Parts: sequence; C-alpha cells; structure tokens
Amino acid sequence: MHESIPGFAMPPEDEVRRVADAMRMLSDPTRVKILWALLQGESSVACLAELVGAAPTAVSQHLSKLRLSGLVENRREGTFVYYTVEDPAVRDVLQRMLGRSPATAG
Amino acid sequence: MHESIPGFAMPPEDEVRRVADAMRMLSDPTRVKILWALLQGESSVACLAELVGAAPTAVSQHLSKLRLSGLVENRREGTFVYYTVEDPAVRDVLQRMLGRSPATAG
DNA sequence: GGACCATCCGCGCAGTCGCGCAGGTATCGT
DNA sequence: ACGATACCTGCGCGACTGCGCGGATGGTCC
Repeated sequence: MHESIPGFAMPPEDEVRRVADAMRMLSDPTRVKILWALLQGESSVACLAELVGAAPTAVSQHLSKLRLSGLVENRREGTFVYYTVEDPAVRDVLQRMLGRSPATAG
Repeated sequence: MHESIPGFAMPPEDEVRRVADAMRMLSDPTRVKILWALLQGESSVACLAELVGAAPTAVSQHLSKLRLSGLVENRREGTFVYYTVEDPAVRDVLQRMLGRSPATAG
C-alpha cells in the first residue's frame, strides 16, 4: 500500500463533500421525481405534489432542502411558488440515470 | 393542478427507486473518494483505506454496500481483494461532478 | 376588515446510516 | 498444522432523515 501513484491525487475535501451532499439530495425517490418533473419545466408545490403522489407538506420540505442545496430556484407569483432546476449537472445526471427526457429535447 | 401535460409521464416507480438507491451510494464522502480512487484503476481494501484516509473496516463495509448495489466488482488474488468500477454510468456521473479524471484517459 | 388558500416552519416519532469493536473466514508461508 | 495477513460480518451506539401534524406567514378576493 501507500504507492503514491504519479499524477493521481484525491480531490479536495470540500469538493468531495459538495458532491456527496448533492448526491444525497438525489437519494430520495420523492426528490428524484420532483426534480424529474421540474426538468419538464417550472411547477408549483401543489402541482408537484399531484405529479409525484406525495403530500404537499412533504414536497415543500423536500423543496426547501433542494433550495438550501442550491439545486432548485423558486419564483413567487401570487399565492403560488414556482420552482425550477437551474443546475445543468443535475439535469445531466438525472437524464443519464433515468433515460433522456422526452420533453426537454428542444 | 392536475394538468395532464401531453407527452409527459413519471418514470416507473421501480426505476426511480433504483436511481435513488444508486445515488444514495454516492451520498457519502468516503464512498465518493473510494469510487474516485477506483476510477484510476483497481485497488485493494487496505490501499483504498490509505488513499481515502479511513479505517479499513469502514472501507470494507462501504465496499460491501457498493458491491451489493452492483456499483463495484471484486477479484481475489491471494489474500488481497481488488475492487473495480465497471458501471459506466457511475464513471460518467463522478467525472461530471468532480471534474474529468486525469488518469482514466486510456 | 374577514374568509380563504398555498406555502412554510417547528416538533416528534420511527426508520436508516456510518462506524468502532470483537469475532469469524480465506489464503499463503513454513 | 500453526501462525500471520487481508478481509468480511454481526452488534451496538450516536446521529441523521423522511414525514405527519399543528400552527404561523404571505397573498388574493369579497
């Protein structure tokens, strides 16, 4: 062991931590469905709750975590709050894992 | 709500579950570092423990979960057990999130 | 102003995770 | 067979997570 492979170094701890943290946001089926739905375009909390088949409260909490992680953006319009996915890495990862999106071809 | 967007359907529950399960394997910094090191080539448990800066027992447990999830393969050579990453999706996702690997060009 | 709706927040519970510890298994050298 | 090495596995503890519940907040309409 302890070979010191030339030209190989572990990424910095902060970056690894950031990646693991982002992946943790994708480790819940409800969040995956939320983000998948958001790949089709912006949507509100109640609409997302219908789409993913979860309670609005749970969806709101998931969106709160996703927002704190910087994976989604929110925009208020009257009583509704519309969320969007801006991070291109999330788009690529989800499309690669779930098969390419049928509606985001344009 | 309940708009019934044409041409859009949620992926099947099993597939979403599978993706979330795979992502959960990438949600731990130690596992991310293990897989990143394995992208450079196969390695043994003790060597990985040195590379990622974790106890061999913890690394072995992580590798066990990764093996059960089908993300890594193992090959025994004497008393050593060498692990490899075969899943191309894992390679792509990690390289996309951590920056392209410098040593996996071949 | 009051009624109402969509959303957010704090609390609590059950389930899961990571990891250290101790004991077991596989393989090689003598 | 015996010991040494490298690894795996079951158990327990502390910490975290998802979610339901009740209450608070921001906004619209009458």
